[in-house]
Amino acid sequence: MTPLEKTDLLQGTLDLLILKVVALGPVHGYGISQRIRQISQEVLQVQQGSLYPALHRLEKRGWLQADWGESENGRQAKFYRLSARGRRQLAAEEQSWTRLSKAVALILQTAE
Amino acid sequence: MTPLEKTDLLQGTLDLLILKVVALGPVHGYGISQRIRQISQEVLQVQQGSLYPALHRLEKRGWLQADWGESENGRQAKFYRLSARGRRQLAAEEQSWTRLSKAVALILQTAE
DNA sequence: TATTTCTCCTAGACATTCTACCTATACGGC
DNA sequence: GCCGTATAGGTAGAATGTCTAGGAGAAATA
Repeated sequence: MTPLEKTDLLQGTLDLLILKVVALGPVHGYGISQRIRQISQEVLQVQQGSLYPALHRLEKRGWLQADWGESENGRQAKFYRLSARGRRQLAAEEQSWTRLSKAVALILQTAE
Repeated sequence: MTPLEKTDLLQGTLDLLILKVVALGPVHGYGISQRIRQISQEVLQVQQGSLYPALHRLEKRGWLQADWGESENGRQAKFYRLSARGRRQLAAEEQSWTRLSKAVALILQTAE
């Protein structure tokens, strides 16, 4: 599918997307990007150069915890899961997203 | 109202918001920020340090045209209006926003 | 054996928004 | 007449986040 934007994501939503996907259960980084693509029906594509720095960022902030393990295919992979603080952060970001996206919708709904 | 985010806006949506507000009729910069705040019910706050560079950017890209005139209060103000290209750009950005925000909503709707 | 897929990673460029400033004029209250 | 606030324009530099473009190794597939 051809991109409509300069970027494949809305800036600022990547943390939210990652936290939400990880909340569904432990996943490794590569799996996170796949799930985001699948669930969004191929609309959202997280580039690896965005994904891994974001994961490290979230881990450093204490929202994710990581352990090395074995993937479904028997390969080494780093599995992420939500910390308690990450769960709170997710809730806050969900609320924030809802609030902001509703506000944008208000502007877009103004009759011409 | 206290901010929920580090930023008052979703990054990448400012151009869209500006184009949409200008599409309602010629406005000066200061008026644009006020309308965005009002229509969004005080949720979206465009800082002046974001607004004016954005206006110059949009003008440079040929999406807005500006003329000096007199504001409602008899002051000098720069009034912006949409060019034909700006109208096309607005349509594209509206579509893009809808597409991306729906995709994010899909992710957020995944049951826990 | 060659290629593709899976999995991790980094560096540097780029764009956008923010904070923090600056300027000037009109208006209201004192 | 003066002072503060609101209205109107602007810039510089920092902070942030995403992207492009690489690199690496191991496993599966052709």
